[in-house]
Order: sequence, then structure tokens, then C-alpha cells
Amino acid sequence: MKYVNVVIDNNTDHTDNLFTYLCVDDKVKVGDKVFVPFAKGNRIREAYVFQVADQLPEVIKGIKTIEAIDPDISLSEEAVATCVWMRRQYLCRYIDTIKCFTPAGTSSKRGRIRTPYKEAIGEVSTARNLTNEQRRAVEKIHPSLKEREHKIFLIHGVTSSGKTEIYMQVIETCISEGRTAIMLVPEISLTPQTIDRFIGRFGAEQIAVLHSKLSMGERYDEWMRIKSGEVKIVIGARSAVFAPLSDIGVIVLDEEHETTYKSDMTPKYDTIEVAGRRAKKNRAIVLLGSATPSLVSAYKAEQGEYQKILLTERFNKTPLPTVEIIDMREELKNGNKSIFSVSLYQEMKKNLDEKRQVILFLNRRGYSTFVSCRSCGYVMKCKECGISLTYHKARNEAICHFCGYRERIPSACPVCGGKYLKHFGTGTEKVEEVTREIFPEYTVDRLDLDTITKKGSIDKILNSFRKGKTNILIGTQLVAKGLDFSNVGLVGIVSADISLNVPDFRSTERTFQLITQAAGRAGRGDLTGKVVIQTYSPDHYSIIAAADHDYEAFYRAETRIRKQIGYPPFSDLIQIILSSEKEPEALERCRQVAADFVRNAGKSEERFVFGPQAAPMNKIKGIYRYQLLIKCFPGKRKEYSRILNEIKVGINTNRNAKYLISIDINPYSFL
DNA sequence: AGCACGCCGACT
DNA sequence: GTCGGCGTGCTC
Repeated sequence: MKYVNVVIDNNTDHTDNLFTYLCVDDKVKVGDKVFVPFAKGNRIREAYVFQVADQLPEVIKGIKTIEAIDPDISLSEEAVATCVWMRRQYLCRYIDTIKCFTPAGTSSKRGRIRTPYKEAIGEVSTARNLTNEQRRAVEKIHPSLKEREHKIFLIHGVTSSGKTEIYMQVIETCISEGRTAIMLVPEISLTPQTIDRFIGRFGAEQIAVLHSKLSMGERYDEWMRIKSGEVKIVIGARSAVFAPLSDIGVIVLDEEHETTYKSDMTPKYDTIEVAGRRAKKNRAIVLLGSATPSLVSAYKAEQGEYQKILLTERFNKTPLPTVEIIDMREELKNGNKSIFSVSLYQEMKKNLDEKRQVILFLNRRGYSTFVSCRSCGYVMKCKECGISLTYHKARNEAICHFCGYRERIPSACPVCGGKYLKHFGTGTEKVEEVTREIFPEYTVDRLDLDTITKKGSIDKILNSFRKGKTNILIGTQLVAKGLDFSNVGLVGIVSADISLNVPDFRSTERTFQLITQAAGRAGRGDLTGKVVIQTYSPDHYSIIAAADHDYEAFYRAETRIRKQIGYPPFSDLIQIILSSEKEPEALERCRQVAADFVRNAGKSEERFVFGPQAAPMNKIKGIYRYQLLIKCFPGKRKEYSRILNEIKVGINTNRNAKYLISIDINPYSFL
């Protein structure tokens, strides 16, 4: 006979606490999924055991007994501990965290046919010879792995420095010690080569690839394969950090700076933090790899919290590309109104003539930025979100890039009746059109969210570029994400200002990363590449540092500013959004939350609370949003979390509340 | 959330 | 009289 504390699978804050039951089966253990009678009707509900005890500290009236233990699903003790931690860390419910660790649905009826990646038979490959730098990196990592000493390594390696080979060697050692590994990538559909390499090296039998195309049944089956111990390596996007492996030895996060590692849905977790937590419990190591580490990670490495490993040489000794910054104001002065500067045009021509490929990078899809009336200045905006609609020429529609709302371009201005609705700004669609006009003899292709909607078209676009069938590839940040091409002579960054002018404190960091990553596509193989950056802010430090391949300079400049204004990595930024159908209600409730917070945290904390203000996305799908920002300085996290959680639970358990609260700690975007 | 209880109006 | 509206309280 045991007493157990369980979490009921009930999707509400009202029941977000532990309930004590009696269990006849002494074999019951922490992490077990059980079935219990609950509430007045004693309906049988699913629940998860979080604590087991032989005695009760005090008598509980009306204690009930567990009906049964689920023989299939259970969480490890480590997973349960991580759930408890996540609930506090991200202000969510127990059940939200449990859902991360358990598969939805049941086994696929079709009886475990195949793993979807089996046909992607990577060529069987063995360990490559390492460069001296790579060997030193592996030698620095191995002792911690072997001693079961929890450490986090930040591998800062220039593009093409062979980080993947380091991951593979460490994972190989890890597997040979009888432990398991998690390999996380920002976006699984963009990394087929990496997956092929892993499968070629380790064999499909001991690998599970978790990706968004898996059906519920397939996901469940893969979860079972992992849980059973058959699988030693799990590869996947951020949710794969919750893989039910036991005795994890290493967790790798490739391209650790990518924003996809931050979840924007409940629980709003940060994958790096969860990986760190799981690794610590498993006495495992974490490898964070990037050519452009996030400022937060670089700062932690500098503070000694992470072990820094620098890789300065590219794998085959290809020199870094030469970079030219073009001042577009000068182009305009000289009468060039084209989207291409003279320099970029000439470089394109030269590279194409010499049979090298060209990548044009522009971080905005569509044809132009906004549609506006020449006579009265009316701008087409999304009725639901209030942001400018983007003109898409191919469909002759204006589309909201936030909610997807679309409407046809009217023939006359709906306000003044004017006949001249013009579009301004430049998107990838327009770059494609202009490029085709200027270089009709070359094949042009485009890679952005609009061209990859059809299944398999990402691979199609990338393959035809890799094979050299496409001469010029135009794309958004999708083209900058670590793709391996060998014949690219030129990368043109059509407008570096787009990401720079986003109203978000991380816009300079994003700009530096985008330019550096895009530039890294140039000059692989044995040719030195060329990068042309077009901008109206040629003096901006993020652009200059990226052009100089000088991470350190960017880091120094940016940390100085962040420190001054008390932004991450010097604080955690807590974003609180109150939303309501009625705008005054959203504003008023926001005010009230601010007041509640200050009353509980103390008057002295008032200076760390900013707002209320209309959220950057003031209106989404007809719901008004007001936001509060709280700067949470080191040492305050626990207290702030406790207070904010109380406020949140208060709102969520109030039936009459006609408004919602959402709290995100260090959101990746303030838009 | 989800369910039961309970206190009011209105309806065969 | 009784059916059903939803405001209120509780869930080991």
C-alpha cells in the first residue's frame, strides 16, 4: 500500500496541483501514468504520479484509490523533476509540461511498418580525419563526457568549420559508453544532409528522427521505440529535447542562436535551458554550436558558465569571402533607382559569366512592403491585425504576413477614389522579377515561404540549385540556414536594413547573424567568395562587424548597449500581454496587473515595470492586446515568477474574466 | 474544465 | 407543482 501524489490530466488552472490517492500496487513509481476516479461523479481520468510515500504527514478526508496503472506510458524520474522545474520556470501548469514528455494519441494501427527516414539511406560514412582544431575541440569535450561531469560547451566556429563532424565524434563516443544522445536542429526540413550523414554513420536502426510530418500514430510508435531503448540517438527540432531516452550522455543544439529554439506556445520554454536541465540531471554534457552565437550564450561563455571552444579555420581552408558594403544613398544620388547597385550588378554579371552561382538574400517575401494611395496617402492594412498588407504581384493580392488575411487590390482608393494605388519597398518576388529582366539568359529560382508550400518543393528548389541547374537563387532567411553549396561565387544582400529596422531590441543581433550566415554561403569549395551588402546604414556597427567577420567587435559593442539599458543577457525580459475584445478592458487589466505586481514585489521594483502600452501587434484577429514589460535582474527570478504566477492563476480561475493573460519570459520576438 | 448543487422564474 | 436557467463551489 502506497500513498501517491498525482497530477490530473485536466486542462485548467483550477486543478493544477497534486492530489493524493491510495495505491494498492506497491510497484507504483514516480512517473507512472495512472487512472483515477476524480471529483463528484468519480469519472475515471488520466493522471501522472509525481510523488510516492509510505506514510501521510496528515490525514486526508475522503481519499480515493487508484484504479489502474498504465502498462505502456510512463515518465522517467528525471522527466518528472524537469516538469516540476518547467512549471515554475515558465509559469505554466504541470499538465502542460507533462504533454511535452508524453506522446499524444495511440499506436498507429498499421503496425509499425517503417521509420519514415529509412529510405533516405545516407551513404555509409565513417569518421573523417579531423583538422587540428577539430581534434582539440573533441579532446576538450571528451573528458567531461567520460567523467560524467555536467558541462555546457559553446562551440563558436566560423561557417564551414566542420562542427557537425565534432558532434558526430562526441556522439559516437557517447554511444560506445552505452549512453544515449539528442541532436537538435532548428528546422528539420532544412537539414536533410545532416540527417543523411547521421544515418550513414550510425545506421537507421538506432536513430529516431522526429519531425512535423509524422502522424500521431507514427509519433507514438517512435516514442515507444525510443522509450524501449532500441533507439540511441534522437534527431529533431526543439520538441525532441523531451525524447524519453534514459542515461543521456550528450545533448547537441546546432545553430543554437536560432529563434526556433524558443517555444511561443504554452509552455513557452527555452530549449537551451531545458537541455541544460535534463543534462544536469543525467550528468551529461551539452554542445551548443553556432557561427554566430546568441549574445546570451556568448556572455555566459565569457562568464565561465559555458566552456568556450573556438574554431577559426574553415574545414578545407577556404578563405572567408571578401565583403563590400554599398551605401545605397550614394547610388540614389548618382541616379541609380534600381534595387541593384552598380557594384552588385557587375559582380553578378562577372560571377555568372564565369559559371559560378549567385545567391540573393532579402529578408522579406512578397513583391513590395505596402500598398498606398498616391493622392491621399491611404495605406492598405489588415482589418484584424492593423499592420500593413504586403503586395503579392503574382496573385494581385495584398496579404497580411501575420494572420494570412488577404484581399484583392482594389482598382481605386477606397478612401478618396484615387486611381493610383502604388506599392513601395521591395520583397523577394520583385527581386525575382527584376533579376529575370536583367539576366534573361540565366535560370532564376526563388526560395521563401511562398514557394515552398507545395510538399517537397524545398528539396526540389535546393536540389536543382545544388546540381547547378539554377544560376541565381533568391531567398529569405531560408537560404541562409546552413545550406552546403559549393559553387556559389557571390552572395548579394539586397537590403540589410529590413532586419535592422525591426522595432525589437534584438534587431541588430539578428542583422549581424543574418549577414554572417548569408555571407557564409559564399566561396565554399576552393574558391574565395564575394559578398555585397546593400544598405542605407553603412556605418552601423552590426553591418561593419559582419563585413569584417568580426564577432568579437559586434559582441563588445552590443553588450555595452545591452548593459546600459539592462536588457538580456543582463536581465530576463518578461512580457505580459493582456488581451480582450474590448480595447479599454485590455488596457485597464494591464494597468491592474502592473499595480498588483508592484504591490507584491515592492515599490522599489516599480522602475523595472514598463507599460502598459499597446502591444506591437496591437490587434490580432480582432482581439486587442496591451503589454507590460518587466526587467528581471539576476536574483529576482524566483520572486517575480511566484508573484506573476499568482496573478495569472487568479485571472485564469476567475470565471467572469473577459480577458486573457499571457506571460512569456524572454520571448524571441516582441512583435 | 467539468460536474453537482441550489436558488429563482415560467410553464403544462 | 416541476423543469431548466446559470451563478457558485469543489475536485485527494
